[in-house]
Amino acid sequence: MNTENAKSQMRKGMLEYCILLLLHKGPAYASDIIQQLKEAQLIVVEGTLYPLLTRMKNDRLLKYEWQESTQGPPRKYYALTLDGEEFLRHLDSAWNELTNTVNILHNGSEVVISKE
Amino acid sequence: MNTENAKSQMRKGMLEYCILLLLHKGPAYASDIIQQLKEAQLIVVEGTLYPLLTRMKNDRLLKYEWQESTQGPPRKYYALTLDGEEFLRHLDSAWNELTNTVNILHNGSEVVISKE
DNA sequence: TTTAGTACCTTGTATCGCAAGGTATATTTT
DNA sequence: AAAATATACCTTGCGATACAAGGTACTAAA
Repeated sequence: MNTENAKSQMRKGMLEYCILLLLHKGPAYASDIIQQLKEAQLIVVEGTLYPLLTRMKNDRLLKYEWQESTQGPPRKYYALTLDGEEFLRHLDSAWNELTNTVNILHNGSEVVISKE
Repeated sequence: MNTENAKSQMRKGMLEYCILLLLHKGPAYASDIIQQLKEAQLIVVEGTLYPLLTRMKNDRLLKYEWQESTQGPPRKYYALTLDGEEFLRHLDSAWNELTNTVNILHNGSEVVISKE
């Protein structure tokens, strides 16, 4: 049994949430997104990201604008739509439910999350 | 865009983790598992669970014993193997990484999780 | 004998992550 | 100017999984 596959499966659906979280802070283009996710310790490759962005755009969660670059081809800057913002709130709930589920299964005791 | 599908996708891979967490506390059979997951606010149906249990058994993460029931057909009680316990620890790490990623994307800071 | 309840299992579909490709534009090097 | 490099976008095919919608087998009650 393969740990990498398990981690990959865990990512399913999470990636959509993470991208919404990220774009909630401001527009970004694909390489931006990959870089920022990497900094948040989530490795994503192009073959995963591009179809996902296209799907989210078709579902009206995202919109984009072309922007010129000083070095290289133009970039597609993605941003959340109003639908995207609303959907993000739904996924926030879903995520909270999921963490709560894991905490209950883990030990049934409360877990305190504190920022540093 | 469909919230239910998104939640379903979020569950992918998580279910395996949740079942390992649950069986870590003691053996259970399928209906048991569904019931306990429901109490932890995770809805799972038979068509999802049975193939998953079979797969985890084939991967040597789980073993089972038949046990007579006083009312109805015999039950398959599943329990973790040593491999399953080890794999659970890997998934604990993966889960912690994932929660950390979401927290970073949420507010830009790492978090400390402390049990009470 | 029939019905209801419990438990186990299978098939087909939709979706997603990913590896491994490919295309197009701009800049630098030769 | 031509070739090479870098950057950015995109597609195809595959493997894995959740789920709906079926089905089978055993037991007990009506």
